[in-house]
Amino acid sequence: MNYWLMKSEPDEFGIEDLKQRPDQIEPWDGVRNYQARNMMRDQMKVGDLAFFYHSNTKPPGIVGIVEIVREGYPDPTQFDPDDKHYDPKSDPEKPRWYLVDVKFKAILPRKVTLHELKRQPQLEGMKLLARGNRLSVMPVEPDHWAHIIALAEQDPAG
DNA sequence: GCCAACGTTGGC
DNA sequence: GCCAACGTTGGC
Repeated sequence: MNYWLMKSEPDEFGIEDLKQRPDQIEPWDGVRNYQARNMMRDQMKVGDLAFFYHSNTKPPGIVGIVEIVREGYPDPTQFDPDDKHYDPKSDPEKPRWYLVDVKFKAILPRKVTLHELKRQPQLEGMKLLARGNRLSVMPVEPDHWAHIIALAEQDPAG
């Protein structure tokens, strides 16, 4: 089983929005980056867990955990001319963009901020912290995952 | 196939 | 709101 990190702007769709969905499931649509697409299409499996990361907010950080409940399938928004993620170049016979469905698992006891993550020597090499990283979906190493879970359960000062 | 222009991401 | 980083587009 694999671990992931998925970014979302809470003004658009935050962990609270997911929690309030009737079935607590949401298609992770709108991703228009080939690397992220490849991971959702080819690598994410049912039962994998992902951190829910709030970007473009103050402060940015990891706020919760979701579970992959449906594996890669074509993102329907690419074919909807009224959707802001519409892609007129995508051929329905050979869809360009894929997504997964995620389900709410937990809100962490506290937000683990980006600032705090950067101060952790144990997290050296984490993709999220790489210079210039802009991926909205990325893998997380199991030991990094465990360290972040432990951080969330302890006092921010500690 | 190169690369300048342009658009987007996302922290600050 | 700024801007660095980086992906995509399109002319040549």
